[in-house]
Amino acid sequence: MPKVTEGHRESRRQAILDAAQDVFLGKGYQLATVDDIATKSGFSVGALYRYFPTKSDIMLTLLEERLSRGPELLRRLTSDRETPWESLARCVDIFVSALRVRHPSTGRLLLVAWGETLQDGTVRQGLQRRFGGLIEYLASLVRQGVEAGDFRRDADATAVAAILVSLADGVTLYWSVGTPDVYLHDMRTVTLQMLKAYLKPPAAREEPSV
Amino acid sequence: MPKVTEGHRESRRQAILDAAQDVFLGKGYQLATVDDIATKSGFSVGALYRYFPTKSDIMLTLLEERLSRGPELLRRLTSDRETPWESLARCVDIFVSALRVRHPSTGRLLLVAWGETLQDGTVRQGLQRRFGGLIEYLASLVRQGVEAGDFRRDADATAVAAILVSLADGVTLYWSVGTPDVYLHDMRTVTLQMLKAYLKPPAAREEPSV
Amino acid sequence: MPKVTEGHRESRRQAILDAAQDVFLGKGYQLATVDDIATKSGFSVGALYRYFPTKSDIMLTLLEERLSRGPELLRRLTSDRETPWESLARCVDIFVSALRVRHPSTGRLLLVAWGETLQDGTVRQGLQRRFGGLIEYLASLVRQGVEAGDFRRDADATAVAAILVSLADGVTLYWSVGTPDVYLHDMRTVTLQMLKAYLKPPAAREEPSV
Amino acid sequence: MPKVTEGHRESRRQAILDAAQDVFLGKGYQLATVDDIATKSGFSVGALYRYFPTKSDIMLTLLEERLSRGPELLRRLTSDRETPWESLARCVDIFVSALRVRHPSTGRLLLVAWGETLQDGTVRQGLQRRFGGLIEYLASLVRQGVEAGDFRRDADATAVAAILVSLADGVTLYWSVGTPDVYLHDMRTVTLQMLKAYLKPPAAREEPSV
DNA sequence: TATGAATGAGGATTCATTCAT
DNA sequence: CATGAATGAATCCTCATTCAT
Repeated sequence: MPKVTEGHRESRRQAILDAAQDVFLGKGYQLATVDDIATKSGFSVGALYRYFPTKSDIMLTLLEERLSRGPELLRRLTSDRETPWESLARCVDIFVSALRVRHPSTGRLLLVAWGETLQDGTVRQGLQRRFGGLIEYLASLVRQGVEAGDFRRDADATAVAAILVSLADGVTLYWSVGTPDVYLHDMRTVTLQMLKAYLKPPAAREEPSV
Repeated sequence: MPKVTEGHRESRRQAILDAAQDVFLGKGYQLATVDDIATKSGFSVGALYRYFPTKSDIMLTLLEERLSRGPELLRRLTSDRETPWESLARCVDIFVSALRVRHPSTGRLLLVAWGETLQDGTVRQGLQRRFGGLIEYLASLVRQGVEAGDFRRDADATAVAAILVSLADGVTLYWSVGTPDVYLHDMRTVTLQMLKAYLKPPAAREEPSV
Repeated sequence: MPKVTEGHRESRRQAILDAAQDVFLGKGYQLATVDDIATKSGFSVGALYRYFPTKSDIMLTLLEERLSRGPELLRRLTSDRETPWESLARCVDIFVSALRVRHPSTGRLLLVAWGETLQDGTVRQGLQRRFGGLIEYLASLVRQGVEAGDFRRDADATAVAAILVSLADGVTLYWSVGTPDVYLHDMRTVTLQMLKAYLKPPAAREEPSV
Repeated sequence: MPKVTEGHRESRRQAILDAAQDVFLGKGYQLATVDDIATKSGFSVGALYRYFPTKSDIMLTLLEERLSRGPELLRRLTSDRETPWESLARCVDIFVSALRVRHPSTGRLLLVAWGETLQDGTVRQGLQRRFGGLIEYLASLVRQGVEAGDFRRDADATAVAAILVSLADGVTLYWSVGTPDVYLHDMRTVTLQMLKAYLKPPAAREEPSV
């Protein structure tokens, strides 16, 4: 029988992760010190080490728990009874609002993580998993639209999905160095226009690809 | 009256930058040590400091000289006597082939730089300048197309440009953790299709203006 | 709620200062390395930095705590119910015995500090404060003697004080490169004779005023 | 037959010494770099090493040639046909004006040298020689006065000389951290008064020493 | 179990000295 | 002879991790 309930332990673990996220976002992974995280979280350094074996594990956990969930999240937020097109459009909106309003820091965490990507195989795998998951889901939406006869028949589902995900992360980068909100809104509009123009061409006219 | 020719000095400077780029790509900025760069370049640590006052300056120079030039490069490679559409398509191709063939490491350097963005204002400015330059150029191409009656009249030049640049950087990210070449090629194709579908909608293509 | 008592911490701080004093005296400030001090004190380098933020601060603290207190010390050791002349004579004796017996190294520390004077404004201020304090106290003794009609009426209190302090420091210098004890004793005797001859000239001693 | 005349070589050597003195005074010995001296003197680093084998030798030479000469200098400036008292007073004046006007920097050089004293035996010896020489000369003046029946018969020549030299160097210290000129002048006056009061007591009255 | 003091390897930078040109 | 680029040992300081209390 543990002295503290498991729930209590978990909530302290999350408090550490919250503090760590703040600190990593503020100074980057390498420049953030364990002391910073301890101070921010209100724990002692020693205590931190009872929850995570190394500094690196804190970052890894953050990635695993807070970034890799993107795919499920999208899935949960969209797969109601919308048309594929509505779902796609919703994904774009979810992304934009997440960046702007809801979790602006999560987007930046991605960047910080990226710095580590080049060094750490585990981080890299976490990111690849996230990419794969997102793409797979978006591609499935496109395929649904094609099958429903709603999208052009020769639409390249995977490529479209990859473009959307890349665009999303590219925007995150761009945004992190200072894109104004106005751009963000216009980019959303034009992205949807381009997507629609490609997936749902005006008439029967099938353009030969470039 | 310098003992060594200016050209010689410059070539050694470039050798240091080359070594630094390699090392930064391999370990990231923070983890790369000045000793690493010295060893890789074949110079002594002391010699390095005759060319760059601090480690940070090496990175900054790399950014300035090897990333910030993107805008000029595109301009030089495209603005012949092509139509705006051809130029835009060319930009996409230049980017893809640069990523794949010509300077695979330069793309990744961008990522490493980004890690520093969050800490270092100077780096951030360098990146903003690069973003601004690229967007401005691409937007000007779109505007030319609009003026020439070749693109839809209500095309949002800036948003399109921002999307292309973000997409490019997102792809770079994506690619750096392992996008296969096949994806890259398909993404290029679909990107151009989407772009065309948006800029040159079937209807607009028949009657250029009123 | 500190883990260790404040007293314990202070004693370790003093141990570091002791070690530092030894090392500074042995090699001078610039040549003394932080490692030297660590080794001498039995602490690790890292531990040192928990007590003093920089090497320079160790020296500054030494100055502040072990040199700047000269004025108070003199004041405490003399101002009983002696005549001003007795107090002055006592100061000279205190100085001589301090140099010879009690804190021979403190005197030399002064010299090392001086070397830094030329570079470091903070050290300079510490020394000026010490000078000022000593002179002020000695001058007050002289003024008391004048007011009591014990010393010549036109005695220049400040100049006398400055001379005594300068002499003391000059002797410290001299002594640090090897004045034998015998000189020291003779200098004390003659200094007092000169002082008396000046302050209490034969004529003045007969009719205190008018 | 050397390419350059010996005189030319010597003048360049002196130029280096001048530059070195400036630099040492400005930053202290340890903080002064060979590059600083090279730059200041207009020579290349390599050239410097053709005149002095090490940085330390430059300082040593400075001491030997510019500080050790004090004794001869005093001798030359005073030993005319003055009375011993006039000569002593002249020494005091020479010192004061040297400090204030003529070679203010030489005095400070002494201080810088002292920092090294603690490390370097050669420097220490140079300083001891200087002390010895000055004391010997001043003591001889006192003895002449005694023999001439001009000074009190029991005057302690060596102690008086040591006091004067110590005072002089102490004043140099004091002055180097910021004694105003006014003090300097008053100290000179009082020093002479004390000296006279001791050496030439008003009447036959022989005071018993303290 | 929690604390935070201590450890010490590691990193950026400097600078006296050498030596190829 | 002169130059000044190159060398690399040495220095100050940081911080992830451990462990006595």
